[in-house]
Amino acid sequence: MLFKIEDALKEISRGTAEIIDEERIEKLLTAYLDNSTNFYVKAGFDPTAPDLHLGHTVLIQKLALFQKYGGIIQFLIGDFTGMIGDPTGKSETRKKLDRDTVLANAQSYKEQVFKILDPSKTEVLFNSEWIDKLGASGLVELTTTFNVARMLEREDFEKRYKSQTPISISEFLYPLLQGYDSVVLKSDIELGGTDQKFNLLMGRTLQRSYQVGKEQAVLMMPLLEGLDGVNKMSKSLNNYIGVTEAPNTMFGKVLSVSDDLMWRYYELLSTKSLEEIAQLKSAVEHGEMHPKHAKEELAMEIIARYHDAQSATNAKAEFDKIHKQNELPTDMPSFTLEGPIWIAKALVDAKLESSTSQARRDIKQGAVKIDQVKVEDEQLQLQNGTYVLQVGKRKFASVKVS
RNA sequence: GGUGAGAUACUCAAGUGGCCAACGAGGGCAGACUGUAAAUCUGCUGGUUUUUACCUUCGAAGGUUCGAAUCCUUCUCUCACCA
Repeated sequence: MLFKIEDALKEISRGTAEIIDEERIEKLLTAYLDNSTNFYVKAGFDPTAPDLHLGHTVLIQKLALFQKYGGIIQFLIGDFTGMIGDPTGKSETRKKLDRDTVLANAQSYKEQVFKILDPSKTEVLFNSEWIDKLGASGLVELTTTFNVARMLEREDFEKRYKSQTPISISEFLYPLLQGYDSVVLKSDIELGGTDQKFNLLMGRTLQRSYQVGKEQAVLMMPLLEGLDGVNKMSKSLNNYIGVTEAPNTMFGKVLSVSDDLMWRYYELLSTKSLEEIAQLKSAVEHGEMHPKHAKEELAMEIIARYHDAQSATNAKAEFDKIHKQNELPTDMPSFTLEGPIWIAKALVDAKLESSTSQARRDIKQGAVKIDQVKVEDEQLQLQNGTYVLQVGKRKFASVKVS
């Protein structure tokens, strides 16, 4: 395929936080353009969390871009390093997952990731494969390539060291092993979040120490903020949009993002060009376009990517129906309960509330509706029949009492 | 190994014998206003239809007491200083 190196580089650098050794990337692109020589792009993933969300896709979309320009993706599942736990997060030693779980997770990864990546240009790898073989002597050898002072240069370690927070020796192994992966895989480029900088650079260092004959370029993507706009998107903070979520859910979640954050999402998630986005932003700022419309457009784009265009249209229609026209959603979870039943109990059984105490509180506050009518009596008994229960603006359930 | 300090609800953090389901802040949920945006205001934020009550919870297990998050004993973990 033909392309301009300059354009390709520009596209690659979009949204990146930092690129180290851009020249090398340029060389790789040139080699592909001239001789169709492929190169390897590595990215590591946690074996425990196969539920990808948009935060992950920022990186994966960038990987997909490399595929366009000759990159073969080394999709590395860190089933060994996963048991150490990256010190960036809360350092808890995790259990090594058994083989079946790892394989199942890998399968789940594939299903999700191949919505973006081209499977024919992707290798799915597990680092336990070579790290298990390393053995004690190999491990010791690996540790001799680095010293503690340099290890403490890592921001996270430095902070903890200075503040006297304990650092486990095993945590030092994490960056080393991640770097060693690059040695084994002979990666040309490694992608990761900005929080991975130290680990990513370790790949370069170790490739030098082990005389791999190349030093990987490093491309860092910023961490996408979650729905709250403050913390990074993560499942544990429940501020994420999962790629497998239903279109309606996705639409709602994107719409609930703040206006400021929307532009961030545009930059990192949309396939629109930066010029188009700038135009959109200007239109919103000058009052020519309602910010909500810009947000809807973004939501549609995202849904179309993980589902399809029709689902996106439907999701928007459904959303309007509920929120603009104040009608009930077409699909909602339904339950059959034995009646007569106390309203608070019914809400709990329909999974709308976590406890009857919570249900009572919400009833008191006027947050609960039956068939769109506010419930005033918290002692209300539901007689036989079919009802639509609602808590707040977003939680619905259809209940049949019999 | 020695000495000292600490462990409270999602998080931070008060409380040092009864007025404690436990101040306050953040977060979260809900209501008003909106565009399910932001900002703002308000309420709620352990459980249970005995709901001006009852049950469980203040690192764990015992004990003292009419009564303990608060006192005592042992244990676990964390931190600081010393070696």
